[in-house]
Amino acid sequence: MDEHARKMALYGQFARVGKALASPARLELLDLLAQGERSVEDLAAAARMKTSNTSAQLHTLAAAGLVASRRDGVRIYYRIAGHEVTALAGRVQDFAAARLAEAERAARGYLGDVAALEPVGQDELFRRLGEGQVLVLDVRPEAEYAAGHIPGAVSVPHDQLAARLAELPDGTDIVAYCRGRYCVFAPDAVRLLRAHGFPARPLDGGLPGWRLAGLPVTVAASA
Amino acid sequence: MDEHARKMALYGQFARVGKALASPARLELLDLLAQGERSVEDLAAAARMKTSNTSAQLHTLAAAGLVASRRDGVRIYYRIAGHEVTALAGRVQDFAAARLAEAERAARGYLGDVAALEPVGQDELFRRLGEGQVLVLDVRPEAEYAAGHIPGAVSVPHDQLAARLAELPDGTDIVAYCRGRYCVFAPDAVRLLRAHGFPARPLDGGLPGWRLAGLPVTVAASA
DNA sequence: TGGCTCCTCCAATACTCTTTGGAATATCGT
DNA sequence: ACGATATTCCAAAGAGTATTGGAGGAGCCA
Repeated sequence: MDEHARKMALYGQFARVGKALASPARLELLDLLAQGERSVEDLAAAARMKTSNTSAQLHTLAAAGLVASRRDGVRIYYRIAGHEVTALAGRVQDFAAARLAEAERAARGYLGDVAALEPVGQDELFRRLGEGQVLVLDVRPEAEYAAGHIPGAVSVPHDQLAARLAELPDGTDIVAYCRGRYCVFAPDAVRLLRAHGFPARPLDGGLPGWRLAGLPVTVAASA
Repeated sequence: MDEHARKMALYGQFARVGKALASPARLELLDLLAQGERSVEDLAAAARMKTSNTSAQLHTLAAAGLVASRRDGVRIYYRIAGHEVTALAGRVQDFAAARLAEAERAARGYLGDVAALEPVGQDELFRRLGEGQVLVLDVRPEAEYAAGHIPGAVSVPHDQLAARLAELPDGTDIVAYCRGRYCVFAPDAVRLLRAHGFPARPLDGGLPGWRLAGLPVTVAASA
């Protein structure tokens, strides 16, 4: 094996990671896994994919070292292999949104104009949390809240928010967060809240961003 | 277009960037472009690829927003679209090398044991540069030196080093750098220098790493 | 204009990847 | 051991990608 062949072998290895990030389905799975570990079937349902396909994609991700799995009885739980993975996938997404006009348009088409909702930065929210003047709403599905959430946050899954507006205190500032910068739940929730007169803003970066900033996360005591 | 379709469209856009990073050939081109802008033919020769294929791969990279080009007379020069691109590609490579045993093995097979050569950090070199106690050797091809190099560095292309050992001062500490963390030139140069009794170490991260650290770069006055 | 060089485009081939449905496997509870 | 459930494995069809050689286009220089 000559030097050139060795170099190609090395770049071939690098490309394994790139390839893992090269499919919409896998990027979505990574975003879901960034919320916490989940079983194959659960992921398949959340991503609207067939179980067999989900399994195959998860194997691809695992082969590239992006996710790991453990077996618990009859089911297999996959998880992100480390925070760098969330960071890496996030960078790919941010890069696309920032540099590709078409991606920016797709983001706007899906999320609406998020900047207009004045997202709250992680540090700002952390500061205000200490002062206790803000209600933090976790609008992700309940299972994701249970897998880890911002200390003091209240779980109101996005599909229940409209029915539970009466529970919310008047006049308190509300910050809603969800799965990340490209998740609709929080922006939609904020728009709904504002339409009903609540002073609400989304958290920038969702729970994964909060985690990556090194801020504390509460995990529900295991049942 | 319903919400799910919009979401898929967004992830599809994200995947464009992943796809661009999914080929060994393209990752190598990005590493070459991280040294400075280059023409298609030049890149093709450096990567040992056919011009037509190089052109196609560059178009793929351009479509993903990773590189840009300009025409100068009969030739077209491609360049990295921004520092984030170098950072992104570097992260993919570092991730692979750190997390995939096979990639680590490929890196070791191509570069040898670089850690054993005790790479110098960027900050450390910058400090010692100010003190003037170190000879910095740029062992990349001359054209890359001309496109930008560490202030005060001397150009001694790797393939000329053996013949030019006599030019080097005795006793002075030498730091050699090249294209980056996965380039052979500097490690090979350091081994050669040490074999001839020179106290040499490689710079970690090569010129791209130096640039990303925000340290100064000298560009040769254009001819 | 004609000839030269560099690059892009095109068409064809050979791969590789994605996705699906169904069969096979593993584990659990009875 | 058996049935139920979750996951993986497999084969096949279809889509997409890589690579090549050669034709075509664009700019330069005489």
